[in-house]
Amino acid sequence: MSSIQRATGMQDVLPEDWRYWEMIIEKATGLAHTFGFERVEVPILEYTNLFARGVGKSSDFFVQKEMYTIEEEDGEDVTMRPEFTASFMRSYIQNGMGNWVQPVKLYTIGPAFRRERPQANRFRQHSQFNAEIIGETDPAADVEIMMLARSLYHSLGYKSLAFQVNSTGCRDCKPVYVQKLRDYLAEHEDKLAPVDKTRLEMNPLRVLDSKEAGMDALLADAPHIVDNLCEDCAEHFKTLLALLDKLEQPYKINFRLVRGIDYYTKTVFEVWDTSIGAQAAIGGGGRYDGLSEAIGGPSCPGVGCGIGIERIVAGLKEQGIEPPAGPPLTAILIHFGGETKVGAVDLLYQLRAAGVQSILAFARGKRSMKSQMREANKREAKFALIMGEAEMEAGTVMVRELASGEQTAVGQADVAEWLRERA
RNA sequence: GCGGGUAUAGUGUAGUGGUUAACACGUCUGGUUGUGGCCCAGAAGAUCGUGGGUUCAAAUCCCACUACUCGCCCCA
Repeated sequence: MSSIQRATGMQDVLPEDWRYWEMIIEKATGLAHTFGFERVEVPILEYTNLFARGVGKSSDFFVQKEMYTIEEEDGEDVTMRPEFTASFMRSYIQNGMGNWVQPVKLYTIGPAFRRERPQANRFRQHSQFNAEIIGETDPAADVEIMMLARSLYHSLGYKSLAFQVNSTGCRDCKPVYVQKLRDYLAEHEDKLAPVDKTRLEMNPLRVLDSKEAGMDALLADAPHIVDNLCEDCAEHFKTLLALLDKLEQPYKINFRLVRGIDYYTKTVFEVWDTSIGAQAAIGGGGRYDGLSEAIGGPSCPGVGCGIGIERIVAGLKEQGIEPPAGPPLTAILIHFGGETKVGAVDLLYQLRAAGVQSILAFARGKRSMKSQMREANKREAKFALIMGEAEMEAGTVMVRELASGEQTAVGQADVAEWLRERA
């Protein structure tokens, strides 16, 4: 425990993997821009109250103590965000975004924290791309979010994608439906697994996504929420599907797709990777028209999605999708003998000042030229700049192109320009 | 919180009771005077996860703990 080791559920992203992150972030920010979303940063720490009200005290975050909460001595109580949406809404309200041109379309990329038991591609700190449209009820906004999510996966190289969609109703029709579902399940309580009996008590909607044996058959005959929506919600859902049809987006209505929290309303969706051997949700989102009021703000609709970066990285690796290779290191300076160090370091900073990517092969006292050349090779530098005593005297540098082995002497004052032309 | 698996140098592994724990890759250095990749030579690097126990003797058998990992739950 006291050993040098990362904390449970944490990850180091090393350069080899960062290439994937960089690619994902570039695609995500590019698409967000294309879609007209603007980047924001919201804090990692928020008052615990925000999540208590925004995510709900009955949620697993609270019930299972999955949040990282810091109780400070002065009585302040802050929590590391377990998700983003509540922060977005808080920011929207606090910064008076209700007075901006509506709707407000924002996105961010950053870490969130949940104190769970780590599993494959599930960490206590995970990063996600999060996009939200706040202040708009139009189902076309729901579609924008869905299309943004799908486009991201698509642009990264996911071939087979499909949506699963559902509506969870609103504060008017959801409770009515929940009661119907509860009644139905109560009738068949003898067929429910112990976990589902608990869910039936706590949150009947959760029974819908139960993976217990025999639930398929039992739930097939259960009341479905899409048949129990109020007029407004039904119209919203109908329009959403019509838009998806027009855009030729494959989707499947999944009546078991739910959000157990009251503030979530209407649209719920997940993006599925439908390629062989990968039947799984890779991202999702939904509408939360009740959230603002839940955290003490004015009535304000919103819809958003969250997309886990780590899972995309894992997915890309599984599919054998590689980030494009970065450009090779431009130059490595090799120096040996006499007073060459001073000249080499001087040249190094001249090159850098000129914007030429360059590193120094450290000589460590009496390290041989051969050893430094080996380093140049291992670092896959394009050019080795060789500075021995002869070059120092002549005011030149021997520039060797590693791939071809060709080399020429270049005046020290001209090296930067020479390299810029060829790098 | 509940189950299963694993734990030997930086990485991947070998080693199922008996001398200085092996191999590969990687790292570092050198291979005659200033030139990389291949090759050759050498070096560094492991209290065999931690702590107990059994035994004349433990990396090896037993127990506990811890960590990691895979599932459950929930999610990204």
